[in-house]
Amino acid sequence: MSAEKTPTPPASNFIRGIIDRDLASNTYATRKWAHTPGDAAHHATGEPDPAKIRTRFPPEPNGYLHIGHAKSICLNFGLARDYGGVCHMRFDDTNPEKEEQEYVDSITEMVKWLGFGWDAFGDNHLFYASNYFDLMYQAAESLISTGKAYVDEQTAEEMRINRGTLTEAGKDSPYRNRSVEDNLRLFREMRDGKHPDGSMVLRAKIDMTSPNINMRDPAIYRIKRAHHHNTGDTWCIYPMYTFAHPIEDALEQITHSICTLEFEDQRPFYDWLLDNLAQAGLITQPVPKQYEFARLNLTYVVLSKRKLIQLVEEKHVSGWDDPRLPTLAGARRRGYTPEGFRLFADRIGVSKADSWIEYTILEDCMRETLNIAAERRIAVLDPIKLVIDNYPDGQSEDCFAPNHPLKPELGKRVVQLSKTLWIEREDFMEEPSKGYFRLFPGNMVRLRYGYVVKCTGFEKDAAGNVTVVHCEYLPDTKSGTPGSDSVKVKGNIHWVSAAHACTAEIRMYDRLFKEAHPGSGDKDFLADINSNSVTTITAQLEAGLQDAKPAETFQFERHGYFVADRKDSVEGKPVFNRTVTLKDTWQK
RNA sequence: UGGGGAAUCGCCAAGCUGGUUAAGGCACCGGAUUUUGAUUCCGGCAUGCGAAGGUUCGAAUCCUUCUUCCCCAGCCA
Repeated sequence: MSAEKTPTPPASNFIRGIIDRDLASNTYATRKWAHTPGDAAHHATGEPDPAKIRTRFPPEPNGYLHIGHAKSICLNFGLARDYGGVCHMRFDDTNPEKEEQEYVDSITEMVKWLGFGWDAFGDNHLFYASNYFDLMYQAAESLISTGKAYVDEQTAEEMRINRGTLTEAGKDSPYRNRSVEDNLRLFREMRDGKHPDGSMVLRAKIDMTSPNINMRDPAIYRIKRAHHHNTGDTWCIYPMYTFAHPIEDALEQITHSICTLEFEDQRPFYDWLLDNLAQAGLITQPVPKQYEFARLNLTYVVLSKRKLIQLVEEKHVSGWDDPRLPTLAGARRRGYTPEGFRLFADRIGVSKADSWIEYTILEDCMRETLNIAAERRIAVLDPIKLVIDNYPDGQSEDCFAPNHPLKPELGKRVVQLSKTLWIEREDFMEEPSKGYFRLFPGNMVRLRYGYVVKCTGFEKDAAGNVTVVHCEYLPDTKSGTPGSDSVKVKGNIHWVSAAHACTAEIRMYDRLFKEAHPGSGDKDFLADINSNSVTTITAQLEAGLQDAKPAETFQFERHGYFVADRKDSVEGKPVFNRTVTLKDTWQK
């Protein structure tokens, strides 16, 4: 019997099933790759594609990435990694009105942060849909010349009316039967700026009576005079997503084009378009195929772009990287880890069933990765004084605390013990509740990495609040010395020497919404905002924490994981964010 | 009420070309270890697969009917 652990294989899901079958049947084995995206003629000059599969992550650069995108990123890049393929980073920038360079930069930064890249097989696979505008234009002319597209001069309103309804067939446009020559001339005039915005569109000519509304002659090109972040003012016509996306996939030789469920109804058009373009010899076969999976829903969180924008613009949060926001920028600032997100993606799986993932799953993934990564430190968050009455005044001594109990090689650090300490207010109870084994009159606990002490009394102020706890230490019980554990105690509390401690601002974050499904029913999601989602405190920390570097992560023992804020923290004057608490199974 | 999808343990999710006791994770409940009431470790956790019928020696897997939920009528993506 071998004790060796075999690495757990990636969880099976329907997409892996499809890829397994495609690989087994050599569906994509004949593909060629010419090192850059292009049409059939271009790729014909290439070599056999070294990538077994090609996937892509194709965000529109019109906003910031959030946790839902992380699922898609881990899926697409993870599949490429596991199958010896490559995942293309592609900006789907076909609508100049909504897209900005700022978003492009932020998106690439976050995908890299998650641990993925697009350099593979000697090529850099960062692409922009807007770089294909010429080829898309050619594809449109090709469609026109085979009678598969026409220029429609109906108004948007007329088009809407003639599209029919979910239960009634649509009606043909009066412009539907123009000659190929007229369509070509008109389309070129559209391109050349001879017609005003909105005056006409190019439409695919399919079937106005189709039960699938997406097949009722969808618009594929519109006139829009707007400055494009990449192509400037070169174009005044822009392709629609419906038309552009399949072509982008084909030009990039994508094998598995994975998107979310709401695009299922568009798949017939995806196939229709690519079949037509392949027959026309414009793109290579086999053509890409589209597969759809369920987008992420997370309890206690909103992920819709509209709601996120509202939270930022109405200043319910401090900005797109507010640590309470489910944006990746916010999560990073909160102290969430790339490893945690990848674990999360593996753990929640991929399927076509609409589902709600419990937020605690995400938190648990963060704990799990942070537990491995974060060094331990001591912090007293709600300080109250503990005086060791039998300890000499003015004396202090070294205590040795391991930096990481799971990694002895990380060594120990020195913390100073003295007569007056800060301890946690909740580590003392005047009258202990059932099962409480920390400090209370007469009880003994260990000062972690120090001595066992016995509680001898306490002081109260006029309002009845405990202000000082008194104790006496047992000199023979110092941690690390022979016989130190001759006295057995159950309680083990952390502390910092009042004379040596440094103070720091700590932001104690909690969930942004108090309801699992914010805005469920017909109420405004803003009504479910948790008004206590952040509390700022001043804590007493062990001296070394003074020099924490921005973005440095620690476990504050017995509390949780904390990160020095990447914006507001500076060495010498740290500011910490609480990332996530430790599990606490003590039933109070 | 047209079309497209989905329903397996509290939350996810394998399995679904029919065949031994329905994977796994999270949560939860026990117990062991522990100088973090953490971690780790062991054990427990669906005679049941939306419902009802049917086919079969045998069905979560095939057939029929039904129920519930999601998506689609942008010159957005």
